[in-house]
Amino acid sequence: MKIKYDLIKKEKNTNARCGIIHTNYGSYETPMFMPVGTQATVKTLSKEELKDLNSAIILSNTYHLWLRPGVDVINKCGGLHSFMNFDGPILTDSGGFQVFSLAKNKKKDITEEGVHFKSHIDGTPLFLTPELSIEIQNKLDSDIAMSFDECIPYPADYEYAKNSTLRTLRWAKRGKDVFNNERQSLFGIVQGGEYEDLRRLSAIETVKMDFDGYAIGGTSVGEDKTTMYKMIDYVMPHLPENKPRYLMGVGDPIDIIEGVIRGIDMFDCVLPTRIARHGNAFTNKGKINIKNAKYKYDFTPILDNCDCYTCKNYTKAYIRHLIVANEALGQRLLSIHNVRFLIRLTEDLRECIKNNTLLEYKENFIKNYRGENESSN
RNA sequence: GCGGAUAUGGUGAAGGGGUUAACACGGUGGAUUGUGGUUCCAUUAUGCUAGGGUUCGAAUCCCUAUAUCCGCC
Repeated sequence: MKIKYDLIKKEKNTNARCGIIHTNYGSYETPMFMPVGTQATVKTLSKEELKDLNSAIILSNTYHLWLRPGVDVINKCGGLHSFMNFDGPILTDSGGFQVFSLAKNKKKDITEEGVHFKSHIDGTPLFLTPELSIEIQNKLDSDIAMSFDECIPYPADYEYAKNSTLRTLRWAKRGKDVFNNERQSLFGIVQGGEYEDLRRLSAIETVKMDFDGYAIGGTSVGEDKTTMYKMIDYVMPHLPENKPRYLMGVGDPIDIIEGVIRGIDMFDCVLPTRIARHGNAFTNKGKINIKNAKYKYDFTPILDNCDCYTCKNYTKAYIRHLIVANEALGQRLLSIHNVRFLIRLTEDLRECIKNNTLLEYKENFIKNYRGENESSN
C-alpha cells in the first residue's frame, strides 16, 4: 500500500505538528528520526537492536546496493526486507546525493539525460538516470522511494541553481512516469539552493506532480545554520498538510528541533552512527569525545538516566577503552546510544507538540547543550 | 682483560659540519549532517647518552667517560 499521513495535533506556538504515518509494516508517529543503513544495514546494529531503540523507518541506498551486491541479488531474494530480514519500513535514497558526496572532487558529468560518474569502489564508469534510479528502487521493493535529484552544492550561483532546479523537476516527472510498484510510495524532492524564488518554484512545481510525500534536499551541504533554516522556511508554506515532510540528511539535535518547529515530520542522518564509530557521543550537555583522557577513569555511564542499553550496562571508561583499542563493540555501543538519543529527542518533541511546550523545551535544550561545551573546553 | 660496532622523542628510526631535527607509530585535541566502518585535520624532541675540545657555526669532526651488542682471551 501507499503510505498515508494523518495529522494528530498542531502546536499552538509554532508550525510544528505531530502526525501518524501508516506503512506496510505498521503506523508510526512523527516527528521521527530515521537511522541510515546505506548498505542494507544500519552500521553495526542488528534488527533486534533497532527495535529496542524504538526505531521506525530506516534508510537504505539505491546507489550503494546497485553497485554491491547488485539489484539482481536482492530481487532474487524477494526484495530488500527479505534480504535484510527486516520487517519494518525502509526508505531508499535515490542515489542523487551520492553523485554529490562520493564524486564531490572527482570527474562527473551532469547532463539532461542523467549523470555520468565513476564507481567509488573500482572506478567503473556509471550512468545513472531518473528512470534507472526508480527502476532499481521498484525492484529493491522499499516502502518509500525517492525521486532522483541533483543536490546543489553550496555556494552555487543563481544561474547554476536555477538550471539545476528546473532539471531536477524534469527528472522528478520522468521518474514518476516510469514508477511501477503498487506497494511502494514515491517522494518528490524540493531543491532550489539558497534562493527563495527557486525554493518556492521547486516546491510548487513538485507538489503539482502529486507525490506521496515531500522532501527538502540540498541542506546541510556546508551552509551556515541561518541559511539552512531559511531554506526550510521558504519551502514549508507550499507543502500540503496531508503529506509527510522530510528534511533530508539533517541530524544535529538542534537542527532537528529547528526543523520540527518549522513543520518537518521526518529526518534522517548518518551523524549518530558515524560519530559513534569515531568515538563521539551525544549528551544533554553537548557532544563528548569518549577518547578524551579525562574519561580514562570515569566509571559512570555516558548519560545518567539514559534509557539505552549502553548506558544501562557500560561505563565511559570501558567504552573509551574499546574505542581506543578499535574494538567493534565500542562502535556498536556508541551507535546504540547515539541513535537512541535522537529517537528519544523526537519522542520528547512529540510530547511537547501535544502539550504546546515546544519553544520552552527548545530554549532549555539549547542552553544545556551549548553550555557544557563552553565551560569544559 | 683486549679488539670492534652502536648511542637521536613514549617507540621504530632519517639526517655524516650551515638557519625552525624528516617520516611512521603512539600520545593529546578537534572535525564529521540524503554514510566516509580502519576517515580527515592540528599538535606532540628549544633538543640528538654525559662531559670537554675544534669551528663563525656541531646531532654531525676530535678526546674522555658511561651503557648496550658482537668477537677473542
